[in-house]
Amino acid sequence: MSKDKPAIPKGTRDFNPQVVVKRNYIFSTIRKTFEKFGYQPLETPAMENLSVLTGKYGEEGDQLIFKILNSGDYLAKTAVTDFEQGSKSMLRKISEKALRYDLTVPFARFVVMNRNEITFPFKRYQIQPVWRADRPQRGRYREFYQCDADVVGTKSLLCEAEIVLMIDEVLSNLGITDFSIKINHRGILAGIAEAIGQKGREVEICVAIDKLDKIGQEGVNKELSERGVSDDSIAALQPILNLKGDSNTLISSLDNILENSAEGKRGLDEIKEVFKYLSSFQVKNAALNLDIALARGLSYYTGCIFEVKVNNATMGSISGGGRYDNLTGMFGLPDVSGVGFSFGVDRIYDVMEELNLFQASNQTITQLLISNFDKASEEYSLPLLQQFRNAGIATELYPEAAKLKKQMTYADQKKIPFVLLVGSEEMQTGLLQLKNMQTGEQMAVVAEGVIAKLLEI
RNA sequence: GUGGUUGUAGCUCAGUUGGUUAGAGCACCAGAUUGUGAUUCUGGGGGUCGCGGGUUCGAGCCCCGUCUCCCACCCCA
Repeated sequence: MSKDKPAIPKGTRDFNPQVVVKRNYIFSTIRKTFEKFGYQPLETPAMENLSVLTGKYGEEGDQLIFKILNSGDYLAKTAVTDFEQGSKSMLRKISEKALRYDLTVPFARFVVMNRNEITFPFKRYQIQPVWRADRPQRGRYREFYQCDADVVGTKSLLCEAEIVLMIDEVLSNLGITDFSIKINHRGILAGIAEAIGQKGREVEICVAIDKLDKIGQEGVNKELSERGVSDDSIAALQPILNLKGDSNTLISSLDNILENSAEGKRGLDEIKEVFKYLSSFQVKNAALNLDIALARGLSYYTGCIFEVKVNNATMGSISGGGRYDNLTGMFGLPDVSGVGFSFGVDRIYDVMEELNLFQASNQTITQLLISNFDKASEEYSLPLLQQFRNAGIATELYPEAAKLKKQMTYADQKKIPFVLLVGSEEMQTGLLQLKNMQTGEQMAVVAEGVIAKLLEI
């Protein structure tokens, strides 16, 4: 990379105005739904103490945390022995802070720190960037936004049902109609492990069967075998992985398979209750499917888990979440159950771009451009400019007397839907030429007529 | 973190076994049209070929390194 050519770090992006406008449309759609369901906004610092983050995402996760080098002489506290003992020992001496890896752990930290001020159940949403030192790919960035909504301090499964409703509402409002919400339960996974004689080893089994749709049943079996699962257990798993049908069919099949597992029965009962809650609501587009191959990576989930996939787009999951019973326990506050989920805005953006779902009307900032012919028309237009703005119409006056062609091009590129032509003739009669940039039609109206016309859109 | 791939104009890409001054489309600017964008026609500007080193009489092309992008794995939004 040449010294005089600037660049941005790997996996980060600039967002130009056209992109920000579209992203803000997504953000505001999500925010509107979160607030409609009673969630309150929260923001936490970009950086956390490293000790808050380490150990929360597993060993793999720890490596993906961006650490911040201590300020000043960061080698001051180190000794040669630290260097000899390797990165791990050295890290503690040279880094005390890190960029947040997700929004859930900082939220848990916030809840613990503010437990006396918070009224439970506490429902919060949080829309902020997070950072991961992952290797970038399509839909994977090192800096990206998460939009989390979590509720802590209640075990009610109404919260799970409402998560489904919120996902349904947000994606439907964005114009995404063909998507599936996969739901599963850690208890069901534990029960399956128990049913095939591998009680307590559900983590290994989950990691393998989570890949079912990717590597197929053969691949899963191979991986299980490599992880030391016995042939008998693998054989016992086959009919379970082969279960087909809608959620109700699956549930009744699982009723038999899990009848001897307390954990499994708990999971199944909870899933049933979520479905029961949902039967009282109208779901617009979401296809909610029980998927016993859904495991999800984050180890802190203990109850229901969710994942959302857009069916006609080439993108991984755009949303996910689940229930965690003991997240605050890591910070010394046990027995606070929580459930939450997150939208991946960057991925939703890519999906909407792929499916061509952004409407021009959502990209309009300025609604009206007043042309500028000469000094006289500029002066004549100044009171109009204020009048239109006072009426709530986003208006700008072209700041100099450029060629009309240039001003029209300007309006075209900024997707400004109306241009007002104020020349000598218009100034004499007071009848202004209002041009609709989409249709090309032009009409002569007085200033009040312009306002009326623009407000009726 | 492991393996692979890509990089030529603002964007998408051509560029022959290594051989004069590196091309196209789109975009941009100007004019045809000094009061009309998105369509048409004409003209114009813009690249030390990602960066650094090497081989060669000669490198966009070959070799090494490096950065970036993308893909698979790991994992994940």
